[in-house]
Amino acid sequence: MTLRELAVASSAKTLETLRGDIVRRYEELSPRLQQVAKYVLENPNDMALQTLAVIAERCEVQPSTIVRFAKTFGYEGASDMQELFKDEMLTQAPSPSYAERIRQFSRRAGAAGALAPQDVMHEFADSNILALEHLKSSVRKADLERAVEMIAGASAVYIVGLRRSFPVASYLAYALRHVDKRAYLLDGVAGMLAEQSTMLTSKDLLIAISFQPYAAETVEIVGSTREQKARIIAITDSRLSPIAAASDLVFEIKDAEVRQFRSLTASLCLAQSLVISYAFDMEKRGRVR
Amino acid sequence: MTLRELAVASSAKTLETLRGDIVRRYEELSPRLQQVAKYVLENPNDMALQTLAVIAERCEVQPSTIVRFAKTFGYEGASDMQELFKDEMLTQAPSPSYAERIRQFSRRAGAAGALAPQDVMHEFADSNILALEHLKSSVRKADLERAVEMIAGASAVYIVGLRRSFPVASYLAYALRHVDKRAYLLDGVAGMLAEQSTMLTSKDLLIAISFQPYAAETVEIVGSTREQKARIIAITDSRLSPIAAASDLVFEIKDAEVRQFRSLTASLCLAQSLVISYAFDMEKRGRVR
DNA sequence: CAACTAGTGAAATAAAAATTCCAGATGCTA
DNA sequence: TAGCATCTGGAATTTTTATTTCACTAGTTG
Repeated sequence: MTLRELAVASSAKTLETLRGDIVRRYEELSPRLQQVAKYVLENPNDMALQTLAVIAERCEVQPSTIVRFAKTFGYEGASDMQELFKDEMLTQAPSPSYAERIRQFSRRAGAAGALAPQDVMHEFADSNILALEHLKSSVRKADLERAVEMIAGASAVYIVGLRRSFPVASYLAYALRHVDKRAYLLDGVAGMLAEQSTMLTSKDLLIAISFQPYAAETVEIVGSTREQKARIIAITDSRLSPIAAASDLVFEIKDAEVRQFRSLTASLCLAQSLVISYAFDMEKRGRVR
Repeated sequence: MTLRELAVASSAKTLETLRGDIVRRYEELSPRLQQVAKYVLENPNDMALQTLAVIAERCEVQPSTIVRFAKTFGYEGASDMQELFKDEMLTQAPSPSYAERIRQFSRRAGAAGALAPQDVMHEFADSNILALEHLKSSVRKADLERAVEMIAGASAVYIVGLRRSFPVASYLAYALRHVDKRAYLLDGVAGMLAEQSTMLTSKDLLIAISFQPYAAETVEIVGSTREQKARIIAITDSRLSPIAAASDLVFEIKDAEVRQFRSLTASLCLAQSLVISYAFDMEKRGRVR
């Protein structure tokens, strides 16, 4: 079947349908056309604003290929297809000024009324950004370095985080394994949490993650780990948290909170940073050795 | 004094300064040129996207007048001035090149040799912030609303996300349960992933989360779910991802990436927003009833 | 392995767009 | 009101941009 034959009778009339068409037919496109497809999906703005020659260059393709692509999807030519992208830009361009956006923001912050999903998302994104800014300024350099040392010095890392903290814990376990650190997630599958935690020895490290309301099991594990003389890093929301007292190192993380719902962004960012820093550290030592 | 003489030696280099120039010199412009000035100030988008002929017609002026206008403000020609408007659009439009920026950001910071943990953390925080900004501008209102509807309409929500995506999946399951939505996490404990997924019926919703390299199991589950006629929401990194094609709704999320390590911030923020929006929606319906 | 087919790059051509030019209109000054 | 300077519309020209064509490559089928 030739590409020409593939051409659909009528071209998509909105960007959304075009996107759908492209995705649906992606597999059957020729390699060059796939290149274009990818670029089109990821850089709609360029399609609207640039000339064919420029787009072609960025796709690493000939201009004629772009024309072929357009025809494949039922357009007269590339210009015809570009119209669509221009329209899209015009209709959704943030032409209304910043002032308007600010007003929307304050309105949403104030009234507790019904919020559109988009408003909710913006609110979340904004407060997560705040939380990250706070993280940057509140975590101490020395603490980070010490944490990396502790990870490097441990023969294995055990991680516990239940309920709300579970995503952070699972991320940590996953990431540590990826940088070749032995990491075990105490996940309590089959109610074996206590049993899982008895495996810790004095050469191991426990990373415990817990936020209000602190899960009793996590607190318990921190306690018993203490007795086994293993080292403990706590990621929690207060120095007064029940897991803080028994820990060797405490990261106090203030995560974003929007109407009761706390976020995990800052905690995850910290987790990520620890893992990567550890990886760098290993790399450095490896080279030195 | 002729218009030619009025021309300033050097053209404005940003839209903002050009705007200033236009306003300042408005009075001394000839009537036709004032017409153009007015239009330019009020329809910057057209300046970026339309041809001279179109703009001229909308100003009720000859194309040559637009050229004169551009020259009056020190540009080579109208095309030269249009560049400025296009640039403006690219930088402040919800540009998918944010994805590119996020990647570049990390590359830049990565160039310097061994980084201290704190530097790593700052780098992560900053690129997560970028990713969140991108999220805000790239996710479409209508998609969010549709997602909420789909969640509300489902008799149960199944969630699959393995490996790197697992934290997001587990968070979603946790959060949905907290707002009293029946949610099941397909976690593959005891190798029962396929068995777990056979439980889906046509009244259910599957939320699948997968990023490159796409976990084969997730792709498989999406496929079999499709056959069972359940609805599917995909959270993934490209419209061309193997789970996108079979999905009813696709969220394309560009998360931060620092040296191979991708973050989950944006995905989590989206997950959060969906859950809370759903909760609000329920609340609203409840009140109406 | 010859004959065909689809896909591709590059050059040729066509189309469209931008720019320049000029003749006439307008309004001002002497 | 004659003379001058500026402005303006529209046609002519130039430049840029899009499209078509064609020859070559690679892969497939009989």
